[in-house]
Amino acid sequence: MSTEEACSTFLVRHAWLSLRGVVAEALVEHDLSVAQFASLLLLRESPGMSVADVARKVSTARQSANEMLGGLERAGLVERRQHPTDRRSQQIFLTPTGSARLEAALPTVQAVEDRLSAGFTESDLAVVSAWLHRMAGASAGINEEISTL
Amino acid sequence: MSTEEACSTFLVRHAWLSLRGVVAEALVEHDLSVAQFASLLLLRESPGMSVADVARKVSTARQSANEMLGGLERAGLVERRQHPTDRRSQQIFLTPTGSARLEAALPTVQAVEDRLSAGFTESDLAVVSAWLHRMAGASAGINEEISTL
DNA sequence: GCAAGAACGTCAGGTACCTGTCAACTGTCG
DNA sequence: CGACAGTTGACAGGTACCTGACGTTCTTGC
Repeated sequence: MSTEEACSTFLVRHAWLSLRGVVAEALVEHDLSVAQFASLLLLRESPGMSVADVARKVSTARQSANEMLGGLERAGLVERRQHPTDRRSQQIFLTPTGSARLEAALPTVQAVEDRLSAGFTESDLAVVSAWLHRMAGASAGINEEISTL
Repeated sequence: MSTEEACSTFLVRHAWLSLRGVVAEALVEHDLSVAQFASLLLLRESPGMSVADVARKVSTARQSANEMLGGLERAGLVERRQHPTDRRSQQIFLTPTGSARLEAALPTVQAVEDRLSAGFTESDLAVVSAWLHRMAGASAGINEEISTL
């Protein structure tokens, strides 16, 4: 409609802000921030990641990830162990408490997302996912484009 | 694929971060930040908006908008005038310089977006837009849901 | 006409995030 | 083996953004 919405970039931004708000609201009762929830989700799938691994996965700075993991550690949801061979890095694991917290929060978040996507068909959602993946890979594509110049 | 990407929220976040980076890179040659570009775009469509109007439109705090507009004003791209009747608010207008800057930057940004969306059909993009609009309206839908509780 | 409420721009303070940097450590290549 | 580039976690410093509050001005209901 409007000129600003013609730029899909800002539409994506509004969608992100809105989703973030909704998810954050759904997570307050579980005492988790959105970033923390994402990290727990990540650690469930790939236990033993390093701080740097987490930072790369969630697209944030190493330091930000470190601080956020510090919060999770202080809350007893996560624990850091020394890497068995690599003495500079540390492995991060979910504690039973953290795992339970995640399992409790996950359905809440997914319920919110499912409710929001209600009315869209499977193929619609597949198209959306493909487009979002394309956009998410855009910054990686920059390097490729630079090399072609 | 991965568990984290199963949550569309984080996929949207990555898309936004990536798009933001690409657009920011396209805007450096025009000496504009992404937020400034969005504001110029907004002001071209609706001249005479107040600071609070801009803040609402770009989903940011009044103060943030004020600071950013201050930058645009210092750069001579925008000018503030006293509102003719409402003495507490001020109207913001594009200067000729600002208008020219926007016209120069706009094709660059749209070229980037078009290139990224290449390969998607019109109907695909319509679905994506509809989904994003739905998500963007999610936070507005919260109130509605609260009222149903 | 006037009191109550809301909205405007602005100031102060805090939070979250990033960049830049460092020492320690790993892997690689001559 | 030993120099060297790359990586990891941590430290300081800076930036951008937000919340909360204020004085002023508009608007609404009585």
